[in-house]
Amino acid sequence: MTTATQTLKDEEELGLVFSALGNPTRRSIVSRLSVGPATVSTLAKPFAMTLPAVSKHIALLEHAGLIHLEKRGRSRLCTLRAEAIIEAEAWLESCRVYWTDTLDSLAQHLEDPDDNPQEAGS
Amino acid sequence: MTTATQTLKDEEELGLVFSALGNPTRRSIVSRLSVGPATVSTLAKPFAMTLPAVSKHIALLEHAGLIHLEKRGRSRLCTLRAEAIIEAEAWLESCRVYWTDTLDSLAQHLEDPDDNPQEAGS
DNA sequence: GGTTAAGTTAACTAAATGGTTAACTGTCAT
DNA sequence: ATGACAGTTAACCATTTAGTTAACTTAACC
Repeated sequence: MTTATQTLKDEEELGLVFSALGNPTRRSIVSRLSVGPATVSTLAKPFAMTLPAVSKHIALLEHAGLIHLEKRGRSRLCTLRAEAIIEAEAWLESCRVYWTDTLDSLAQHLEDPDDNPQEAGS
Repeated sequence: MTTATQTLKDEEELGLVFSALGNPTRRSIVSRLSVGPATVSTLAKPFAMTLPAVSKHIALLEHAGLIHLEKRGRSRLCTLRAEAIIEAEAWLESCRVYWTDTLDSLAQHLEDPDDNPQEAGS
């Protein structure tokens, strides 16, 4: 029954995941990592910014749970964490569920007269 | 053949969509709208913040293409735009494609010796 | 032990975000 | 026409974000 706590934590992480993906540099890094693991400096190469900047992006991605960092000698190997992506997808999917039978559910969700688009329509 | 331009525009909108969903208030609004359309003030009710604050969140959601605003007398009806959500889902899905056959593709993507996690492993 | 390579941390800056209050624009009702 | 209702705009403020440069740690190399 740790579901409630778990849900709160997930909700918070979900925000971190979405914010992380809001940045083009980070999205690009995630795309790159979806092909396979890479080190920090390899990930940094394509970008016209300093290493500390990329390093911070990577730290943020890790904090969001989107990637995993593993020490490998003097370099760090970054790996994409499928779970985070799947969670984000699941949330988006949960928004889809409803509007598939929107025509039916609309009729049941008309508690608030202000929000009834059909009231003035028909 | 407007694909290239379209892709750039989509990439930009994708960032707006993900950033928008990074905020818990906005995520909550989107969740609510997935059940059915609602007016601005109805959407604002659950939140412990002023109307202008919610109004700005809604404007941002519209700018991101996540919702559509329709004037209805003196109120505005907000409707979720499926396309935006589907685009975001599609991007996440595109990250998944690769790691399903990661074991195979890894062997083919080992251009960079620094990034080869198996090199030191075996 | 000294140097180089990989990366992080610290201190700083400019711009964006998320909120506030106050004033404004329309629309509906009387 | 007046007034209340729905919502936006403007001006402001505190915090966060995304980047910089400079200094530091740690591991590899000779």
